[in-house]
Amino acid sequence: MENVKVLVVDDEPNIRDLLATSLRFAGFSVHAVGNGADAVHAAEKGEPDIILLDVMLPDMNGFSVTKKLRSMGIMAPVLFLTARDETEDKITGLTVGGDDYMTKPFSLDEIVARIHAILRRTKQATIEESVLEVGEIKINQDAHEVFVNDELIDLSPTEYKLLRFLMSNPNRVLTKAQILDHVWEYDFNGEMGIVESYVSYLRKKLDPLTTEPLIQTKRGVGYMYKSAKNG
Amino acid sequence: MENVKVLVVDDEPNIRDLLATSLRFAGFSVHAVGNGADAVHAAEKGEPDIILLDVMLPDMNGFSVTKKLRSMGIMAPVLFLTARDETEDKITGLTVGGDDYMTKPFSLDEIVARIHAILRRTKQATIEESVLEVGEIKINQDAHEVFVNDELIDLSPTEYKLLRFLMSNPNRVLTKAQILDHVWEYDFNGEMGIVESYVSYLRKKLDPLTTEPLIQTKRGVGYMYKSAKNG
DNA sequence: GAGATTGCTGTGAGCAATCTGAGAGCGGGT
DNA sequence: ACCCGCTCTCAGATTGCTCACAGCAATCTC
Repeated sequence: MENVKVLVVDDEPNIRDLLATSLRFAGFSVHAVGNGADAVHAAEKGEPDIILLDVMLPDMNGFSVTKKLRSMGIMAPVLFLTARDETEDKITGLTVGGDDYMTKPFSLDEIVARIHAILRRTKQATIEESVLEVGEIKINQDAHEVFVNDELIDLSPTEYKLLRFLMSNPNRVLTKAQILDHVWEYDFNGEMGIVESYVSYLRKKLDPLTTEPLIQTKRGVGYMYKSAKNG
Repeated sequence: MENVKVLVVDDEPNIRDLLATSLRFAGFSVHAVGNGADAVHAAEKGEPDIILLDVMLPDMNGFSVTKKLRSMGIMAPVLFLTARDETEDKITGLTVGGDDYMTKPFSLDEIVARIHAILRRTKQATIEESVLEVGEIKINQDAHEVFVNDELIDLSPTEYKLLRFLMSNPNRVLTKAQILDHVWEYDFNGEMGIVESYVSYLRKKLDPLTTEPLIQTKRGVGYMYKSAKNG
């Protein structure tokens, strides 16, 4: 994460701030703007490594913005943000080259993962690793495959995201609120009990194949993924 | 703790004073205000390193305050204070970035610990250490793990908090009243006998693994955590 | 040493946090 | 339309924590 520059473009201040804060904390250098014209301007000046672009902007749509950028020789990959109900063809038309898209509402962990994936595909230079291996579990993030002691297991999308988040913070207690904020979509508005349920699902799938339980409950605090080495 | 500036924002004078006094005593430089407008003003002038922000304020709520601050370029992490019963619905997004939240009533030691945790996460610059090691005992605060001579032991949340408080004041007698005030939630209204009980629990777990008893009773005064090497 | 004071710790009731199974609702695929 | 897997809720079971209390031990006072 050696000073990767991200340009965030979204007209909703809440979403923009959420993204900016969250990505800054994830180690990116972030510049955030609220409309297409500013985006073009900022991209020209700032030479971002990747652009997060809402397709619905007040002045111009994401497609026009991208076209404009490309015509100016700015080839940074774009991660489009679209509403769930955008038409399928509109979206597929956008995702050419190194580009990708995510539907709103998204989860913060997923955004970060997606950015890493795109950077991995575009600049081989960075030493971004697509395989996350901690303790007895190995995740291949390109293939979305999870191996427990080299045995492939099948996880639902949410189970996968939860495990990935736990594994990217090994030996550190994560509160249920933190897990909810990072793994679930930002508009999720249920109870934290859902985290308990999914931890339960994960344990049922993982524990039979491991030598010791990997997800520990820290009563009154949260959960922790324990990696074997050290302590 | 090299002159870290904390801005405390709470409209209840009791809580505000409690926090201010306690944080000053913990070595922070504190400025305290009672409403959102003053908070914005104070943050602008004072450039705090961290902000303790009650979400329920007379003029504006904590989120508006934060938004306002962020829009002004003030990026200091925020530790939100929320009532226990408004927890479930409104905490979404509070643990994103450097931010975190605590429910009222809280314990003072926990507030201090949380502030240190946040500073640790946000400014890697400062030499905030997540491992607290005094004498034969080592606490890993990220993992909430306690080692006695490198052997992992299991403590309940209250036992953990008590030990952490004792260890952060080594070679210094703490009265039962002080312990009660720092370790238990501020609205606790039981007897000081509870401190005796928990000291007893701790000793039962710690002493079998240490070369000498680490928690000393100063009859008529209080308790002292003794570290071998000076103090 | 006797009585008073202070501290220690086992017991147990009540409670809070967590786990988990069952099932409702939704949506995608056939 | 039907099936199937996934998400999420709910409630009962379970775990184990907190705290009060009471009797005992240690220490102090005279």
